[in-house]
Amino acid sequence: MDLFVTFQDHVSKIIDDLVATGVVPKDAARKGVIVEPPRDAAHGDLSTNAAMVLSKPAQKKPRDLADLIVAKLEDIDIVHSAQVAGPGFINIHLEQSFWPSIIHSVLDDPENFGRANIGNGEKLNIEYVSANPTGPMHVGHCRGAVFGDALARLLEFAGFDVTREYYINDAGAQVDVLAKSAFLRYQEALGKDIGDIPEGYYPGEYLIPLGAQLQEKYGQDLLTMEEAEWLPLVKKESIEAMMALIRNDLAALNIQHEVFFSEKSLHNNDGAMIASAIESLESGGHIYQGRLDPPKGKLPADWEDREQTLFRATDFGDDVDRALKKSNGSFTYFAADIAYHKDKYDRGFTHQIDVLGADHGGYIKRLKAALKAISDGKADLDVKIVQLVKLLRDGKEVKMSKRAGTFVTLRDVVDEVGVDPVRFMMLMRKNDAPLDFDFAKVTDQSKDNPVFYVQYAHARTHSLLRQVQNVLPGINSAILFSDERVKSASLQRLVDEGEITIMRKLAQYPRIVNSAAASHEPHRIAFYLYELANEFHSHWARGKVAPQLRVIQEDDRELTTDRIALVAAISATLKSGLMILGVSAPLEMR
RNA sequence: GUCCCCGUAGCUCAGUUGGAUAGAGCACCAGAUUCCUAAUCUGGGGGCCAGUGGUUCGAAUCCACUCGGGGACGCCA
Repeated sequence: MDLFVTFQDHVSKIIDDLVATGVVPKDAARKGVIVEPPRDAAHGDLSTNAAMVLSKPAQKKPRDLADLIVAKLEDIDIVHSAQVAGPGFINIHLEQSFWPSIIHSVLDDPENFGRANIGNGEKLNIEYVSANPTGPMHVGHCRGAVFGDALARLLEFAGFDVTREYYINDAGAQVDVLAKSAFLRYQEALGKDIGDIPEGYYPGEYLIPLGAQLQEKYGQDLLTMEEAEWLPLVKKESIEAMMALIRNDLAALNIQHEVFFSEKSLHNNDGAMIASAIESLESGGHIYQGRLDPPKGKLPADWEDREQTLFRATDFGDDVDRALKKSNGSFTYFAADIAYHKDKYDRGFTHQIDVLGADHGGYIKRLKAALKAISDGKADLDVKIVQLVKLLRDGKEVKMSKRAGTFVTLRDVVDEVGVDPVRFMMLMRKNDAPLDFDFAKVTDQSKDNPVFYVQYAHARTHSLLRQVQNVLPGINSAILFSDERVKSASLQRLVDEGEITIMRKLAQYPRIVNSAAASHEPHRIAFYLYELANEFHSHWARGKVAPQLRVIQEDDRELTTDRIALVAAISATLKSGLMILGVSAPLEMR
């Protein structure tokens, strides 16, 4: 149940009435009419701009129109009063007795409170991480991984049928380098002195076990083969080994993909899948043979002007048409990507999301253009760019360099600070804003660290749920929601300002989930949780000074029951939000 | 030269898709606990929302241009 949606309906019906009585013209645009929490809580519980939006079509002064709406709003039983304010806002105060119903809607089904249905069960594919399979993940990959995973959880909660997908870039030159590097380690494992790893090869020690593995599997055999013969064998082995590393790293972050899609598979059978994708574009008239202007800026050394196969991306909002074949006749990366997105569409994904690194910003338009063309406008694609993470230690930036050996792996970070802080911190920023990740702050166990602040609030709710046994024997959080005493609590004694503030906050959760999901911005959940935790901690502290505000009142079982129901609702909501972020909700922190 | 992202308190950032007097944390200053976990809370100062114009009842938010920072610009993925 979303209070704001409920009132959106109320207002909408009132406008219908005004249309029926001829006050508002039938064709008046009502798109802009919204019901939202006022910026200042003192103004009321809800506010709507209906009168201001409709004043022009109705040819009435906003405040006069507002008076008509106010009268009708006051007929609604949970409305205590409504006033016109400022230029024509309508502020609505609800009956105080309404708020406890929020607690009931949480406790009736705690795991589903706030669950939205904007997805309507439709299939959605989210592709994220997609790090090259050439080594373990480093911190740079971390943010995209966490962001993508949280977004996937959020969209699931919002009613989409979500598939998490990883695109393995196993077709390019980089995996050849990987295989050659592994081959060196293989020779090393056979006792050969390989000296320094040559320039252009991957020097990482993580390839040493792979060399040993190759030695075990092939013995001396590979040495007798030509490169053309051993390369595919070693490549296959290497990619599998690297993907195993990467899956392990992801598992350390609590991330699991359902589908791992191989780029190489698109190139099988002479690129049959890519060719057929291009064919279908061709039959739509989106392909032609032509020339492109040379790129601006630095001219590539090997630039040649030639006629080539081009996709008419400009028809779909891109800046230039895009090449699909390299001069050597093979397909471009983009051509393969078209085939990949077409494949996703063919698998039924009309909603697609790609999470990409900051350096891929220039790629967005052509991807969107391609999917639009290939799906005939039936599928939508959102490309989320995650900005760089700046790693700080003691306030100083940690420069990363593969050669200097100051290369920080994802595993290093997770081992040092733990999964929860890593995930939460990555989600405390909007995805397209740069992020400072300070080891000292992230491991700090104080209110300065939002992770602990929110988790501690959750732990505190459970502390209360444990303590209350003295007053209400037999209660525990696991069966709380079926406890008759809690279920039948009248909740009419939750009248303290602090308590009502918290109930108001709880009432906003569905709305936050909705907007976060609709805008693909999981960080909104993180901010909401911080605010809810803050309200709870504040209220708690008031009990220090005013013991009558404490939740547990030894001599008043009824009041304690009401308050424990509120605490349970807070607890469930915190847990729900943390679950969306993939962060644990501890029962105790000592 | 073109395109994308960004510019909000001293610092790090939110800003409910166009709403009322622009918020939070850090830092700074002043306080609170004989404790339902102080891993907490209360109060205070601090702003040309980069700039200029436009759209309208109303702009940090939308549009145009300018300045400043970052990124991308066939055959790297």
